[in-house]
Amino acid sequence: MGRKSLKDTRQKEIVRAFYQLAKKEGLENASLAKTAALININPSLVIHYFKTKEHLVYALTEYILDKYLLIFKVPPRHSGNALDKLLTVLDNIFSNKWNTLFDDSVSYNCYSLTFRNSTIKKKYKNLLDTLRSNLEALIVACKEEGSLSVKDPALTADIIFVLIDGAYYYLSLVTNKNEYRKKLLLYKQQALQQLNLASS
Amino acid sequence: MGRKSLKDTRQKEIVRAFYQLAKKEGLENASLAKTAALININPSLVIHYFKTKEHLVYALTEYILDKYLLIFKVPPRHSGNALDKLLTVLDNIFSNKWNTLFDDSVSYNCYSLTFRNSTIKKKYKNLLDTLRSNLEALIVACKEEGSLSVKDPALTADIIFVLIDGAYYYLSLVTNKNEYRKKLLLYKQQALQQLNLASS
DNA sequence: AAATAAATTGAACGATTATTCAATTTATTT
DNA sequence: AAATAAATTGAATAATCGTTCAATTTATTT
Repeated sequence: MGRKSLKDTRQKEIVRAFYQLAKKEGLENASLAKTAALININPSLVIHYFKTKEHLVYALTEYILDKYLLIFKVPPRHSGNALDKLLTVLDNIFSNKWNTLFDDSVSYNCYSLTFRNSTIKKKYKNLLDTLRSNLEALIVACKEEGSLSVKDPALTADIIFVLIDGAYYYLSLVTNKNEYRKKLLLYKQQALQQLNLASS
Repeated sequence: MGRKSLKDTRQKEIVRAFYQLAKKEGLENASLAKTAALININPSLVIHYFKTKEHLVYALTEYILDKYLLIFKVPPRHSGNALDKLLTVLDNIFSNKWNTLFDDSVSYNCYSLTFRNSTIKKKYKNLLDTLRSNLEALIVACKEEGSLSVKDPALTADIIFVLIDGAYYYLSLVTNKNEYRKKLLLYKQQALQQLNLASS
C-alpha cells in the first residue's frame, strides 16, 4: 500500500547532483543545501534519503569508483583475440579520453578522506585491487593465447597500475598540451615495456 | 621605531598549528578559529598575518612541499661516492620512515586543491619538477663517476618518481604491515631496475 | 617620559552549515 | 471514497564559519 518508492531514483539523482557540485566547487564546498537547490528539492529531502552527509559522501565515493571500472569495457568486436582486448584497455587508460570520462579532481578529494575514514579507505583499496586483478586476468588470457610472454601476471598488473596512478598524479598538473601528449605517450610505452611489448 | 616585528615567527607558528590541525581532522575541518585556539591566540590575529584563509592554505602548501625536499638531504659522510648518495636517497624514499617524516594525508588534501586553484597547482608542479631534476643530477653524477649506466637520466628520473607517486598512492591504503613491507620492497626493486641496478 | 608602531584582543557581522521535527502533499492500495 | 505509506515541504535549531573594525596592550625608539 501507499505510494511506490522512489528511493533508488532519487538517491541516484542526488548523488549525481552532489558529484557535479563537487566537480565544480570542490568537495569541501559541496553542501547539502546547494545539492538540493541544484535539483530543486528541499534540503531535508536529502537527509531523508541519506541519513547523514557522511552517507552521501559514501555514495559519492562509490559513484566515482564505479566509473573507473569502465576502462575494462571493451566493444565485443574484439572476439577471441585477447591481446587486442588488452591493447584496447591500455588505449583506454592512456588516452586523452581519460580526463573526459573520469574526474580525477573529485576522486582525489575522496581519496584524501581515506586517511581518516576507514570505510572510504576500504572502498578505495577494494577498487584498486579489483582493477589490478582485472588486468591480471587479461594478461593471463594473453599468455594462454600465446601472444604474450610475462613471468608474473599479478606482479606486472600491479606495476602497471602503479605507473598509471603515478603518471596521472603528474599529468594532472601539466597544463601544456604538448607536454601532456608527450608524457602520456612516454608513460604508455613504459607500461608496454612491462608487458615485453615493443613500442611502435 | 615601534616594537619589533614578530611576523615571521608568528606566521610559522600559525602555519604549524594549522598543519597539525589538518593532519588530525583533515584540511576540510581545519578552521581559523580552531587554529588560533590551538596556540592560544585570537582568531583575528590569524587574519592579521594571513589576509585571508586562502593565503594560509598557500603557506600550508609551501610548508608541506618543502618537506619533500628532505629526501635529498644526505649525511655528508658520503664523500665522493655518487652511487652511495643515490642509493641513500632511494633508501630514504622507499623506507618506513617515509610515513613518519611526511604526512601524505595533508599533502593529498592540498593536491586536490590544484584542480581548482592555479596557484597551488604551480607550487605542486614546481616541486615535482624540482624533485625530478634533483634525482636526475644524482644520476648524471653517477654516470660521470662511471658507476651507473643509464641512457637518458632525465627520463629515468621521471619514471622513477612516477613509480614513487604511484607506489604510495597504493601503499597509503595498505593497513597490513606485512603486505606493506613486501610491496614497498617490490616497488623499490622496480626503481632500481630502472637504474639498471641488480637487486640483492 | 613621550612618541611610535606593531601585536593582540574582543565584540560583532552576516552567511552558511548539517540536522530535527511536525505538517502536508501525493500516489497507490483496498 | 477511505486508508495507507511514502514523498516532500517548511520552519526552526544550534553551531561554526571567515572576516571586519575599533580599541587596547606591548615593546622599542627618540
